[in-house]
Amino acid sequence: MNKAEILIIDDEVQIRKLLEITLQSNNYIVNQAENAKNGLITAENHPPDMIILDLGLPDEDGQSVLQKLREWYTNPIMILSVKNNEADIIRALDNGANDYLVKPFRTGELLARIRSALRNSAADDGESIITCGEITIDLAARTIKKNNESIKLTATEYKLLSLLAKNEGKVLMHQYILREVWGPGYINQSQYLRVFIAQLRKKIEADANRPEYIITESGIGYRFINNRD
Amino acid sequence: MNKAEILIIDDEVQIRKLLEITLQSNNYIVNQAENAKNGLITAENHPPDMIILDLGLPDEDGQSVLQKLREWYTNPIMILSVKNNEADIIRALDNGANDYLVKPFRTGELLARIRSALRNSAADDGESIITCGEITIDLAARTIKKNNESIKLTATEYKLLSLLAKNEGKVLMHQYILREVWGPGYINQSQYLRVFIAQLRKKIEADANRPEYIITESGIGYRFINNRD
DNA sequence: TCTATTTTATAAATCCCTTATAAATAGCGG
DNA sequence: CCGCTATTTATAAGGGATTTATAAAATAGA
Repeated sequence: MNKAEILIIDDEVQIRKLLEITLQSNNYIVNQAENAKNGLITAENHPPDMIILDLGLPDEDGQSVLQKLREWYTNPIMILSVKNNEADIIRALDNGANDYLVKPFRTGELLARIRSALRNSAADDGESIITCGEITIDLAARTIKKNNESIKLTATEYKLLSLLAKNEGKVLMHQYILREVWGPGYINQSQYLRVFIAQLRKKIEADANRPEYIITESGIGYRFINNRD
Repeated sequence: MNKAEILIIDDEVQIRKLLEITLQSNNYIVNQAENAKNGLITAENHPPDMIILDLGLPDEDGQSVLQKLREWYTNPIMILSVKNNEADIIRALDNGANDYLVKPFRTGELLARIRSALRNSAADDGESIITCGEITIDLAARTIKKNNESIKLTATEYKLLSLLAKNEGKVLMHQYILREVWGPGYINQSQYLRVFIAQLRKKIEADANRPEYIITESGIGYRFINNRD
């Protein structure tokens, strides 16, 4: 993930300042709110990747803010609080907090706990989908669709198509493709490549004689193009 | 999730006993290991839903155990340690720990942090009820129904099916499935997987020869699909 | 003891490579 | 520019190796 955004909801200005400096110098984008009302509004208007919430807000009980956030907000919420009694900690965690840190806190530990929380929630965001005209390649799911109909490709066909699609518009030389798909020992087996290109075209092209996606660059290699947009 | 399994890796027998009683009375299934070696073996042979790891083990550094676990283990790991210095805490969190609690700990807080950690790892998996065509999987109740008729699955069959269903649409590689269901020592036992896939198909597919749910991706793995909507 | 898992054995399916041949393209001399 | 040849590309089809499916027996575990 690139530059995670963190929202700080805390009424103490010096804490906000400290957090802002610490987090910004660690490459996070920081937003701030000084009370519950603004915190909830800011979170809704521009949902951050993580929220750091103080329990002792002036206008509303922090536990209640936490509950309201958790009605819709699924990213990590870390509680920062001066309260160190077990009941509050348990209540906050059971209200959906991911972590609870007692003030005063150690900056390094806070940062490590933030990294841990973000690391955990980052897993799902790894979508990488390539779309070219009617063709959609979902690299995470390892599936190919044409007009929302899934197309079944063999392992080698998939490797080849995803390599071409990842380099959309670029001419890839025979030797390069052979090395990437079959391995460095196969750079002279151009016939493999022709056979598999033909198979791919049969599966994804409307008319294999007039290919719209996989273009032959005679003597050089192949090129995957998107002529729809 | 009902009856989550937690593995405790700690050399102090009184801590293990205390945790065992506390966790069992809170409806968790508890496994124990008294050193790093046995902990790693137990985790591999029977991957738990969560691991509680003491950093001060007699036979190996806890941070090293943590790193080894994180090479394959994706569920929560909570560190329990007498060490309260920031460097150890940061190192553990950056090595992949989800939480770090200093001994002596408050039992209620520990339980709340366990609930929080398990809640999070369950949230990644999405809904607790998965519906695909005629098949309904209730992850909380650990039951499978087909057209409202409940289907009896063994523990391994259930693990395998729920793993596939949680990743509906995604191709899961043999090695990944084997690691998640059987443990990392089994990544080459593809035959186990074939046997259990066949058993599952016999139970949930109308015609095992033309599977509608569990699709074979030859040379790669398997994929669970929902072709009804 | 009984059930679930692992192992073994074998049939079936699938995929990759190979070969053969046709088609397209490039090169070149006139 | 044309026509010829050489090179490159396209595509079908089959053999053989690998991968997968399935039953059934052996083992382990509760």
